[in-house]
Amino acid sequence: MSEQEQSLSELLALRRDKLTQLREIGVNPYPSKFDVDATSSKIIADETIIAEDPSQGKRVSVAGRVMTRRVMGKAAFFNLQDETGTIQIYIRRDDVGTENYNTVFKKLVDLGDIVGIKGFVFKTQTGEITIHAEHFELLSKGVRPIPIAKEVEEDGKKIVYDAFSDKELRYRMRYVDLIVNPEVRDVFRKRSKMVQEMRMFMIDSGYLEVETPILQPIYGGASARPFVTHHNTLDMKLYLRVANELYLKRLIVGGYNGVFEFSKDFRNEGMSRFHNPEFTQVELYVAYKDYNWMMDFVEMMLEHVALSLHGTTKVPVGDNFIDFKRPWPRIPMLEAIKNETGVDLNGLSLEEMMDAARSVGVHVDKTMGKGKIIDEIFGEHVEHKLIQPTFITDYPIEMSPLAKKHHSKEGLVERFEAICNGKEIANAFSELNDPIDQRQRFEEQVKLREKGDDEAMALDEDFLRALEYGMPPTAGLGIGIDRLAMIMTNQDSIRDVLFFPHMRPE
RNA sequence: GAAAGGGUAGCUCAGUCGGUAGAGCAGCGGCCUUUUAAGCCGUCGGUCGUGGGUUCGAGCCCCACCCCUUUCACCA
Repeated sequence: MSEQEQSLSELLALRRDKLTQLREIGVNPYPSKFDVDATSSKIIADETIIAEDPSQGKRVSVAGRVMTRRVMGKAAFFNLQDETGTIQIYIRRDDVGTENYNTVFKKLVDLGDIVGIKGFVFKTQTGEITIHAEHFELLSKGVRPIPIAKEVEEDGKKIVYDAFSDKELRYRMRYVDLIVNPEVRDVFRKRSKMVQEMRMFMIDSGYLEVETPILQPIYGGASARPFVTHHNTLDMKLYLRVANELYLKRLIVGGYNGVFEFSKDFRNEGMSRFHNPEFTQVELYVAYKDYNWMMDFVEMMLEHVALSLHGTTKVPVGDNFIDFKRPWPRIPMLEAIKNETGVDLNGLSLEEMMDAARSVGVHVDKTMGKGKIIDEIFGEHVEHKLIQPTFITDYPIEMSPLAKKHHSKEGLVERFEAICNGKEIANAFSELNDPIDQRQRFEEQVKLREKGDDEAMALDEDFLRALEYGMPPTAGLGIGIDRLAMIMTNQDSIRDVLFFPHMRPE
């Protein structure tokens, strides 16, 4: 018996004893099925369900957890929670049988147990739609007490007492969190809908949803440290993917005009409010398009998502409303920096750029190239100020080894990030499809790696071979699903949009 | 990786100056056939995160460690 169980022993022993008692009186605490034909929310929404003489009205059959209970001798009220919400049940000894009521319901059923109810719908004296039970049946006996909260409405505001609010326990036991905190169920329902809407948007655009390897012999497509694993039979090292970019581009080479994948990616880096070791990204590649086209696409898709989830393009996030209505501003990176800091980095030498960085309080060192310096200044002075959706375009080439050189601006690539609520939510570029240029960029990454940059990309010989067969001009996109879900559901931690955020072992 | 805050009953939380560990809810025993944080009477429940130390005496002070949260750093 573990320590925790020991301290629970009294409550647990009591519950187990109730199981025995149930079996002794011939009640199966875990029956196989129950025919459900109604949900709490539909019953409450249905104006016509209450007959003039309710006892002659339509019968409903519902199932769910007993959440609160008010027993008044030979009759009782309790709240039954199903997936859709909560509905009150009125149960009387004389309707469901003396033993069923006195012994099973009153003595042996606890809060949190799952029960089935059949009966008719009526309104109580205080006007609450309630099911008058004619049949009561235990469907699953819980042997652990659930942390029941109580709530009351005052002046239209809902006040919750004793809510199950300990974040550690909520994350470790998400099943309990979902039982007792209905708003948590809503967040994840919204996240699911968000993904579905994006998926349908891309499918409706004619693109193919695909799957690519998670276990990769060479990881690539992003600057990040990987998780390493081992294949026993092949006796070889494999990496968990940090991105699926290089595989999806191989498929574009193969002749598909548009492919996308919702991809669980893994990065062996720090954890925070914005970072989980595994996270979800959707990547999309579309042939014969460039990054300008992709900006249009992102705008349209995310405007559509906001409308689908909220019925409006304005999404509440913290103290702000974020408006996804297109078009969004498109600002070249150097211009955005000039707007915020007054510093014009255009055409500066490395030395001049370092001075400029210092002049706005950005720390620089000798190892930094122009691209890194620009990136630092942007991160320090611009990014967090961009609350409304904004495209920042034309990134330094050093930071973007897989992006195509800008068609007119020296040292830049055709890349954009969509920034929203001060954070990147999308990253895209005109994909580099010149195999010679790509090889050189990889070689620069290899040099960085040799200098100790363990986030630099590895040279992927097979990917280069694919490019050598010819990849059409292609626009590529990545959207962080968890980050977007945080915005769309107004949550300020990634752990609140992941069912099972990573935790150290108990 | 660093700093700050936290860990006390199943849940939410008090705990003063170091002096026998508390409340509400849940549970348990009663009363109560339209209640709704139902009510009323009674009652059980603790390895105070873990391990050391100081002290006559530690939830409280000291040391080490574990876990969580927040912020910072890196990134998406």
